[in-house]
Formats: sequence, C-alpha cells, structure tokens
Amino acid sequence: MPEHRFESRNSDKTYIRILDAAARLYREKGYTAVSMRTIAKAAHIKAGSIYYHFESKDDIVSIILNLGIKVVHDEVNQIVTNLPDDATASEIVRAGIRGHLHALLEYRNYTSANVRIYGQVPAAIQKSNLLARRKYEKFWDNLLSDLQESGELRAQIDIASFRLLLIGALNATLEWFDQEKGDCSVLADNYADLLLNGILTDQEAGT
Amino acid sequence: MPEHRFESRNSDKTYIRILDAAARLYREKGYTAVSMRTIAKAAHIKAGSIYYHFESKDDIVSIILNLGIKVVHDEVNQIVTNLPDDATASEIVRAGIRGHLHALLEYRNYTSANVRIYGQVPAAIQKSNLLARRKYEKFWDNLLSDLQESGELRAQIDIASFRLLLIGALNATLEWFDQEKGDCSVLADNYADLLLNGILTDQEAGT
DNA sequence: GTCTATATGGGGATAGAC
DNA sequence: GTCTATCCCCATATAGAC
Repeated sequence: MPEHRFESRNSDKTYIRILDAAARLYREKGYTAVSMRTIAKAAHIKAGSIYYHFESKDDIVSIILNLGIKVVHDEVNQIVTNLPDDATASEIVRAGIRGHLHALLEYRNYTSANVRIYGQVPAAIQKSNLLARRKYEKFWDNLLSDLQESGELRAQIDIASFRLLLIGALNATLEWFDQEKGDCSVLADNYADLLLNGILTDQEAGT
Repeated sequence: MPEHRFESRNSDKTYIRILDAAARLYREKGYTAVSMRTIAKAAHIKAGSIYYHFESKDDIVSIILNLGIKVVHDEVNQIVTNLPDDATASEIVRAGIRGHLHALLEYRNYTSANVRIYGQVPAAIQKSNLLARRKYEKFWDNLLSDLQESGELRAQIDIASFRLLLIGALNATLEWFDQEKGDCSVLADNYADLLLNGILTDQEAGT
C-alpha cells in the first residue's frame, strides 16, 4: 500500500505484494491465525520464497506495525504544517482529525492491523513499535499544548487525557466505518464539532 | 469473574475457572493463539476434560464475548436507573460513563477479550454476539435521545455518531489504563467533562 | 468428572534444485 | 528469485480407562 516509498525499485513489487497481503490478513484474522502459508497464497508466491524477502514472520509483522503508525503521523504532520499561520484552534484540531481519519482509512490494512494486533504480538515486537507510537503522541501533545498556552483551549483540560480520548475515539472508527457508504471528511467534521464544543446546550455548559 | 451468576452451584467452580482462564488468555494473546491445551494448563485441568464442560473452543469464546457486553450493560443500566428523577443531563451522562468504565475495568478479561478479538473470530461467533451489542447501543441511544428532546443536549448533534465516539473512546482505555496506578472514577469524570463541555474556551466555542 | 492416548491436519523455518 | 521437499512441533477433538 505505501507505494511512495518503493515506487520504481526493480522487483521489490513482490516485497510490497507480500506486505500488503500480510497486513490485510493480520487485520482480518489476528497475529497467530495468519501463517506464512496463508500469506504466500494471498501474495501468489510459495511459502519458502517469502524468506528471500523477509527474515521471519516477526520481521513482517514489525514492519507492518511501524508503517501503520507512520502513514498516519506523516499525513497529519503534513496537513497541519501546511495550514496558514493565522489558523484558529478549531481549524487546526479539525485538520488534524481529518488527516488522522483519512490516513487511517486510506491505509486501513496497516492501521487496523496495528490497532488490532499490537496488544497480542510478542513483547519484542511491541517494543519495536513503541518509538513510532511515542513520537506520534508527542506530536499531538505539542500541538495541543501550544493551543492551550495561547488561550484557545480551556486551561483546565489535561492534554494527555484529551489526546488519549481523541486517538481512542478516532481509531475505533476502524471497527465500523464503511468507506463505501460515507465520506470520511464528513465524519471528521462531525467528530471535530463534538470534541471542540461538547454536547451540552449553552445554558447547561460548565456544570 | 461473573460470580454472581453461578454463586453456589455445586462443582461449576471448574466451569468458571476455565472461563476466567480462557478470557484472560484471549485478551492477552488473541483468538487463534490460545489453544485448548493453554486454557487447560491455566485452569489446572487437562485438555480433554474441558470437553465435559464446553462443547468446543468456539462455545467458550461465544460465552466470553457475550459476558463481555452483558457485564457492562448491566452495570450502566443499574447505575443510570437508580439516579434521582431530577438528575441533570450532565449527571446522567457522567454516571453512564462511570458505570461503563468501572465495569469495563472490573471485568477486564471479558470486556477486553470482546473488544480485541471480536473482529477476528469466525463470522458465526460474531453473529452470536450481535444481539447483545445492539441492545447496549440502543440503551445509550434512547438515553441520549431523551436528553436531546428535553433540550439539555444540543439539537444538532447526531446521537449515533456521539455514541460511537463515546464508546470508542471509553473502550480504548482498556489498552492503556493501569488500575494499580489510578482511580477509574477520576478518569471517568475527566472524560465526562471533556465530552460534555468540549475543549474550546468560551469565546472560541461555536466556531 | 478427569485422566491418557491418539487420529488427523497445519504451523515456522531450512536445504538445495533450478 | 522462486521452487519442492522435509524436519519437528503443536493444533482440535475423540475414545475409552478409571
């Protein structure tokens, strides 16, 4: 799926084909349920041949998990960085939510594989994904802290708590959102409105 | 874990021991990774003996998935129903969030097993869990619709969208919240404040 | 109720031909 | 680069002793 990284390199098309097939299968079936034989069949290759491209099953999983974070981080970073200097807090947060949801659903096999199987892979593999996760969390924390210091976000909210709530809610859309039936930017604006303004009518707010 | 359902029945202690062990393992390792041998060892019994208590591996999984929804639904229902008649929207939503989070973390092995492996079990097992899921979703939708009709929640919010955001965010806490280090009612109040009032300062709200 | 033993099939990974 | 063949281990489920 992440074609941009390998575009024209000679016969690494096979490398990508294996990775794409594996990501989709991991998302659908879970970590242990997917065998090298299963991946091989989906990638139109024989099981033994996979070991020419990858060191082991865990090597494949580790690469998939890291791409699952990277594609989202890259897209959110690019969208937010390209906003005009006078963008409001609403616009910035909204853009971040749009970017996160768009990448999440665009690279669904990788992102969903990450969300679903991270908690179930061996500890060593989890560890290989931790740095990418921490960096993305830090990105949001910095973004939100800046907006809070400038007075656009309420002073009393805890940034880490909101970031956990936000990313938790966004990632959960992977479990139900159907790209065929809806536009994810509509969903993004919907979620952004709820999170920015809350659900109470004005006379009830603050209670 | 759900002792209340079987309290004193003779030697169904073994039944519960097997179920508890299986739920914990499914949460930690995923559906396919957990073998009958693994469950047997954790429940201090031999693999063949499990078939006296359960029909199959899928029978066990199906029961665990259904309990994972039921324990949360029951607790939220009880807490919200017992609120005084003059409770405000804030108090009702806050109580629902508290109940959901408390049950979620109290019966963590069952609830987390549900969240993590639902998407990875065979379709027939998913189907056996759908009714319980739909009932719990309906419970929240009815609750929120009533509050919207009484004017306490903003008229323009879409109830189903908010319910998806809410339950998605709450369930995601299973992946990071450490019960040893924090009180889940503090977390609940924190999340409730964010969701009820939003994150913008008052002069920015509505934009 | 719980045990041991076993039938049958699939798992990750490697060797060596082409 | 991809193939076939193989090593060795583990899976679910059942049969029948105790």
